[in-house]
Amino acid sequence: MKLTTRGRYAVTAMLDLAINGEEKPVSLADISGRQEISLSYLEQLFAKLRREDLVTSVRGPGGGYRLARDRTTLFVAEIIDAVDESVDVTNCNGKGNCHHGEVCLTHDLWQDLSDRIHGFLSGISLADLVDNRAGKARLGANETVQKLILQ
Amino acid sequence: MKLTTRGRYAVTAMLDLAINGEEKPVSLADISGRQEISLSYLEQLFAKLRREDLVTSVRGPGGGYRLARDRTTLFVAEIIDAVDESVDVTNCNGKGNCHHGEVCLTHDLWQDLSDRIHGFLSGISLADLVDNRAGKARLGANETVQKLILQ
DNA sequence: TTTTTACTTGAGTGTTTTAGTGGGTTTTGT
DNA sequence: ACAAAACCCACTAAAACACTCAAGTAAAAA
Repeated sequence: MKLTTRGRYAVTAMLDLAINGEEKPVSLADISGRQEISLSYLEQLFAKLRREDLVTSVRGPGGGYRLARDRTTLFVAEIIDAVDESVDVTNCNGKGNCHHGEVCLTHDLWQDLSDRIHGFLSGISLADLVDNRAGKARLGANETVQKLILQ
Repeated sequence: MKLTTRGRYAVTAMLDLAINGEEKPVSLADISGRQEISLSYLEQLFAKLRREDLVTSVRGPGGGYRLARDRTTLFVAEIIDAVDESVDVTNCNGKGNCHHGEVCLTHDLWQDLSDRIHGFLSGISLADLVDNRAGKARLGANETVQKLILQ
């Protein structure tokens, strides 16, 4: 499990899809404009997201990308895994031959933590993020989420 | 919140300290040998850990590092924060002036997620990691943790 | 006091990742 | 036919990462 800017971009872009892609597919150019991520970089990310069946694409004019599943069943961990290929976290590839055939203790402990983080992020869906934000940010009482979504 | 090998090294080293530093301070050379992290790199990491009062140092022969607090009150988030300086996650520095003065929606959502991850890791102590491993890894039924700890 | 040991600091370096360019080719709606 | 969009590929500048080297300073044992 890694957590870098690349993963952040991917989650951000997927959130944009979740919010703006209800009716018609969303073009990368739109996302690029709204989220200030370069178009070509988005292309790289979405190639991976598509390969993992997290989005579907529609070609031609008016085309773009859609979430492949309902936002309630698309989880943050999947998105990050899709774009940030995982690292070997144990240094001994789980063979336990770190020092003269001994098991490397703390490596296992870190693996444990890594699993916990992954499990945690596997429980957070895009819908969770979109819905739970009420009252969190700098929204005034009379401002609606819709108001902010409109570009 | 970032999650890189650097943070992993730091957590690994602190776990080593938690396990091997009960009686006397642990030298970086020892950690380097056990965890296969270069001495000079450890020096860089521990300079930061010391600056954030996560460890204390004992100089002179027989010296080394100790956890600054009890392992039950030393949390993973602190360790990662100490060595991985945080990234600006919002792109607009919280000023909300992303697009012609509008609030950047998904940035806030990501910030929300980032906060959740941080909160999650703030709840996991070194003691949690050391204690909870029983039955997790490749331990045979009759092997004790103590057996593995001894280098 | 001398010497060992260990922490401290800063500069430098090779590699990898990031983020982005630029050039194309399909596909498809109008 | 034309334009909009996905798709594909090779490349690259800059940053971050992981690490090394070297020359210190400080403490404590002898």
